[in-house]
Amino acid sequence: MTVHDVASLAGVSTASVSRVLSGRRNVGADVDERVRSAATELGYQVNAVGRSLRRQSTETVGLVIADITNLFFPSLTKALEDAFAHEGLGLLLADAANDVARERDAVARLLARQVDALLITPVSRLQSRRTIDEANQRTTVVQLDSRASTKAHYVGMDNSQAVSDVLAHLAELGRTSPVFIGSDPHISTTWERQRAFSRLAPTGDRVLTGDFSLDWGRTATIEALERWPDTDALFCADDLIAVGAAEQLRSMGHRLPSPIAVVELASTSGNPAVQRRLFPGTLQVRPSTAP
Amino acid sequence: MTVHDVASLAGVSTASVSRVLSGRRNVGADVDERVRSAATELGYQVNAVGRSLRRQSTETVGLVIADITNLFFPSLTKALEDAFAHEGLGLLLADAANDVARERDAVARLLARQVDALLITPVSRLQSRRTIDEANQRTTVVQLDSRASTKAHYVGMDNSQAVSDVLAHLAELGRTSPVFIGSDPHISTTWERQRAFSRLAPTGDRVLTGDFSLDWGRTATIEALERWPDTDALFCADDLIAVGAAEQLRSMGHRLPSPIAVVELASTSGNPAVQRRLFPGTLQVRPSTAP
DNA sequence: GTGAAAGCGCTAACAA
DNA sequence: TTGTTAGCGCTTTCAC
Repeated sequence: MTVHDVASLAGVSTASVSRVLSGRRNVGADVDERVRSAATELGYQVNAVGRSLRRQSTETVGLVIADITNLFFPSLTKALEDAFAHEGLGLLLADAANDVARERDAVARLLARQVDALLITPVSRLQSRRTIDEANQRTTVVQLDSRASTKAHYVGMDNSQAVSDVLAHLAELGRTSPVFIGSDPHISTTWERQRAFSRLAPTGDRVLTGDFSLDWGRTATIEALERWPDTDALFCADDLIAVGAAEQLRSMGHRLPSPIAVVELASTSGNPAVQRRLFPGTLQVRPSTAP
Repeated sequence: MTVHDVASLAGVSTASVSRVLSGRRNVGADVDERVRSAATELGYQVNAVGRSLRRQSTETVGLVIADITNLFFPSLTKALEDAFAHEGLGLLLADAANDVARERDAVARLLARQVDALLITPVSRLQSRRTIDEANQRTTVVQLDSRASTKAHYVGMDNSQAVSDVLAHLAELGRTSPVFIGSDPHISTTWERQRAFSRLAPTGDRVLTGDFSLDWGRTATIEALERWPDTDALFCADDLIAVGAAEQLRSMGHRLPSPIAVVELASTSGNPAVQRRLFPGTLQVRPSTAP
């Protein structure tokens, strides 16, 4: 089923079919009508591959997620898919499984498919840079949430400002002995937050670094309270850590947010169901963000 | 950067370039070598759009998810993405937002992109059928998790058998007064489980039906215990319901799985981190499954 | 406003 | 084994 079929049924040229069906102008009302009814009758739908080849544009965006199982993923994907579907853009998905080599592969595969743009949540602050810079030569690349290259675009929060805002908020509440529980410092987001914390917090040396996991959030909480008994707030680097910390505190009999507050910076307000699970009783702050 | 560039640099025809780069056989060692080095030198990568048009195959699979924010989604997507990446297949993602009309749109968009196969978790047991049957005329369609059409393929569990297994397990444990907490009966999975429960359970009339949400899991739990005080097990239709039920019981001071067990049927064993969050202390059964 | 024809990048028949 | 050539389905000059 091609433009030719529609053209012959409608008694016009393939050019006219294309003009009508791709919404280009300069088409007579008569031809327009004939083409449309022929297309409907045949159940014709344009072949996006042929169109892409000719137009040199696939109307498709590639998305490389550092780790699909990260809780951050569904809300991000949903927001993107919504926006893209609205624009008629396709979304080609790839997972880097937190591995730089797989990330490189995934990017290559998406580029081979001629995506019009590439969105990526970089796996590693340092090691993802080359992959991103190279991809950026071939198409538009946008880094999401965390940043590995200064050349490609970046959409995420101003971590330094956000940390400052949260610390100010804590101070207003009289909480002046926070501990920072970091996750994987390879991720720029965590790293930047940690640096800002060290620079700005009254207790800037109280920093624990581990990995991006719920368990580490729990372990770190125990360690924090042992090492610094006067702790009155846990500043968590991200979602999973905060969940772990909150759970640990609850299982120790604390009634959040007292006497120890749990704060974190979340890049998305995202999925309400997940959020509700994550933060029952947790202190929530909405910091200022940068474009 | 096309086959022509590589061909002229290597001093061979474009056909030879194609033969080498697409791994077809019957190529002399000399030509093979020259083409490969030329390709490397130019950083050439095949254009998948041209290839797709010629081969009439995109090496791409479409995935239509009923609702991305469903907790079921990440583990499913990860499993699929893993398998597809391994085979060099692309994954084109679309979200139906639990809406039949959007599902129809999403399917149409993916078909226009000439996906080689379409995977779908149908939104509605009844209303998704036409969409799926029509798509099935154009490409291979596989229904995942729940089934709306008998014509297209289906991968999921044998719900009836699974319910039977779980009830038998409960009986062995001396629990003979279960209540079924269903979610949206539009979804075939829920519906089939509910029917099996009604048929097989000693207390088959104890069924509550609501929607696919954590809140409903909580509400239903309260209602179940009020209406049937001798309840000794909550048979939840799916993940979210079970989470809600477990949370509600815990907040009522119960120490799961006693005195009231919470059971559910989960189609994926999936993401360990999510699973751990979902089922702390919950009774787990691994029922037999069908292909 | 409409049609004829070229060509996007690639691969597969066919010829040599 | 290698090259020549046609053509996948579409859009877009270019001519009328």
